[in-house]
Amino acid sequence: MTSIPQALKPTTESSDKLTELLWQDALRHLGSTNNEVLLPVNVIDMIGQTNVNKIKTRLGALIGASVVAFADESINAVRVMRTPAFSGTAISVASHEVSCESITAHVKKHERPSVTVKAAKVPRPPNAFILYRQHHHPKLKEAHPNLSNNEISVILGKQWKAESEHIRVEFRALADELKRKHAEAHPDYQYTPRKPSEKKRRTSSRRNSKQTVENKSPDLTTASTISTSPSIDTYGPINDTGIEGTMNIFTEYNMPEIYPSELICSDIMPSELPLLSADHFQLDTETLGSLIGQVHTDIGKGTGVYASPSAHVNLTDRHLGETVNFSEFISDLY
DNA sequence: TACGCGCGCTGGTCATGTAA
DNA sequence: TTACATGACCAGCGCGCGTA
Repeated sequence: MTSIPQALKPTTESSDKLTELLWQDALRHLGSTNNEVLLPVNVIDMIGQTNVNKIKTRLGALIGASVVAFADESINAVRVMRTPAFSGTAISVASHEVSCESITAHVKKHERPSVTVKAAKVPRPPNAFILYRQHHHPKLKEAHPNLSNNEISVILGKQWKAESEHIRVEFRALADELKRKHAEAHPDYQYTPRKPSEKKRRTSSRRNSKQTVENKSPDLTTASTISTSPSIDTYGPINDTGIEGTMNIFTEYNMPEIYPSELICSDIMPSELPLLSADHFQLDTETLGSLIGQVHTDIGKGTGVYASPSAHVNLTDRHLGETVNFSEFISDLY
């Protein structure tokens, strides 16, 4: 097991704060994620093994069951969830130690090549909106596979503006934290954007495109179109009454030098009670439907499904937890 | 008047993700 | 490579002010 370079390790205090943010966010979404917590692998690297254990322990205490963590490559995150019960022929329980090795192996399989000729470019730390987008993109994509990435950006941009101050503050805090850790990890880093003359201008200016959109459509942030619910972090299962819950792909941030393969396994620590209770956010179906329809209208790409503001949102009733392929998981273990 | 400095504004890049 | 969102941060510019 390799260890993380000391210089990249955050302070205990900051790691704890970040862990609390992660945990509190996870708690808000537990109801819609089948009691599953998703931890982006690079975030895990930042909070450290002890704090991963804390989250495991808290989740275990909360749901009253043993908890397992494993890497899910498809979402580049570690999933912390109730240890699944297997029936039938083969394996009844996955040994924790075995799973540790397999997780490590699993992640290592997908590590970058160890030989790098060029020094990796240090990316900029993400801002609050980038984190917010990163957090919501998978859910929106899952709920609406037909949405293009640009449309998702438009939707999430409007949603961000309409988002409650509480949520925005949370993401800003996390962005600040990541910025601070970025500065610690790369003390000599300096943002050096290329001059416009060094790079071809990115076609039309943002202002132009912005203006075009604003001229074409009413502001979706107005009270008439946006729910005033605490959060519209809601693209999960949907029913007749509305959309509930969310996946919890929280704040992945790529720090090039950090690989988390050894951090996701350990014995469960003594119980710690969760700090907060889970709550739920609701967004009614029509609101999201009109939001999406409005965006389609805005950018002139209306479809039969979404073009009308009153169009029905056709979402499949899927929970994230149900997408886990346990056969692959188990075959990885052995 | 000429020069240097600091401040604020503006405009541009780039951070995320992914289809086209 | 581009599009699309927001926000952080940089360079460049103009302006006002102080000093020689």
